[in-house]
Amino acid sequence: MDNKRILIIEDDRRIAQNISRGLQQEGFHTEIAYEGYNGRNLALSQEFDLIILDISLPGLNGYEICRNLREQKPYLPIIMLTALGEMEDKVEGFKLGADDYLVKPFDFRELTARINACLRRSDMLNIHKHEEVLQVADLVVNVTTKTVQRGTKYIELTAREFALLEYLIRNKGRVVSKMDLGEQVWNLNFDPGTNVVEVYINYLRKKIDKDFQQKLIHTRSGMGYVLKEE
Amino acid sequence: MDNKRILIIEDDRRIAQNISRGLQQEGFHTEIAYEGYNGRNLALSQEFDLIILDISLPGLNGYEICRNLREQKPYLPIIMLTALGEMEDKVEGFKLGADDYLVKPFDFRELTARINACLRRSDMLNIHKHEEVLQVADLVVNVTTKTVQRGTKYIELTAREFALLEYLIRNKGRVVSKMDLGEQVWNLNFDPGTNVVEVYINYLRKKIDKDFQQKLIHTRSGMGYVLKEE
DNA sequence: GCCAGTTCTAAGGGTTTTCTAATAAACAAC
DNA sequence: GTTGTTTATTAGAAAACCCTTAGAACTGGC
Repeated sequence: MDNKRILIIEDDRRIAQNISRGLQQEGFHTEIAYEGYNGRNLALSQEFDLIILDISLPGLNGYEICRNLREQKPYLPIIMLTALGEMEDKVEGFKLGADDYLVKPFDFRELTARINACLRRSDMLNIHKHEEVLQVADLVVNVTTKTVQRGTKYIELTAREFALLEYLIRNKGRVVSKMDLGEQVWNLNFDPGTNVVEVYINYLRKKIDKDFQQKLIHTRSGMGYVLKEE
Repeated sequence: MDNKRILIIEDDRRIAQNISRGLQQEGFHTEIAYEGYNGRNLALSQEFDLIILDISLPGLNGYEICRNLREQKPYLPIIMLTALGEMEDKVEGFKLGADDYLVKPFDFRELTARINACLRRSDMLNIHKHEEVLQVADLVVNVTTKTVQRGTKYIELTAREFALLEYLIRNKGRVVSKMDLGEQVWNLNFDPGTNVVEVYINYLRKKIDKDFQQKLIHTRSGMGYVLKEE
């Protein structure tokens, strides 16, 4: 078995480290996030085979992370941890798409059993599970599911808008000329006399930057546009 | 004898763990679900050789799970557990297709005897029980038996409709282009000039989404289609 | 060969997306 | 500040895209 990667999102440092140590002895590679936003970003930006997710967390809570990850990575197995007495969590957890849950405190062997069960199941679905997720600041662009979100807000883009944003985010930090955009996002023999790029940059700004303090699309007069934080 | 896999669906943690421990000593591999939805999902998505099913459960109750599993996995043996005094349960249980039942509290040797009897019977039937079941929200697609259900309603699909739905559900959450669908569900040198994909998406929607509040097939204009909840 | 069920084609009308074109605003250089 | 150039914004025309339907072509069982 190749080395499976597991992300533990749990604010109780002792519990997190116990789990982590135990799983490493079982031959897993583990990472820990002690806080919600960090956990979500790690899960989105790296390739994990499974997430262990506590419900009560500082920052984003477990429910929100679970719903969000389901949207972004439909096949990533998630095991939820709930504190004793939060019985309703089970139903909630499943509604949100968790694959399994465990009530704390739990026996460590039970955890590994569930992990192995989840991984086996996910291996059986031999579809290519590779999801491409691109990120700048709090903007998340999922190329596979064609979804975009800024912070917690989901944003609907048309095909052309998405193509433009995808090109910008793949070249984040770099100034791209309107000619570049015309050739890459529209077609190769692109008419320079049109202002369609400006129009679409405007559409994107309305959807992505308008309601937010921090602007991500910047104009470099005479040069082109950049997507970056700052 | 290779290691048989048994799923225990029982909300009383003490009972569940006693059974589990005992069966493990007998050489079985066991899993526990303490709640109904979880139990059903585990039973559907993994390969078990036998289910031990309590009747009163949080979430889905034992009756509902039993009826559902019978439909999806007709050959999966189910042993029901009933509390003392719930005599009617026996009749109910058998009506719903349980293979055997036990009244709590019971002698552990009696349980193993019944388990072995059930397994022997099911081995004799010698049916290859590899069932592949895919799920999104309340839509259940059994690839092995070619059956589809949405909620409690059974849905008849033609071969082409089923192939299309299977491809969509295997790629749930992912936007698949009409070209993809044409190549994967129709044939590899697919004529892009035809609108047969639209027509079949329309057929599927009529059968799967039309009578339901929550739509599962979504159009992303200029990109393709997605199967997902919400 | 006939029938029932299934698959596909073709055409319409409706919706959404894309682009154009014209005006307003911002910018850069003097 | 003035001027010329570049960019932003808007509305509406044009195009692309998608849905729906009816019926033709095909299929397999009898």
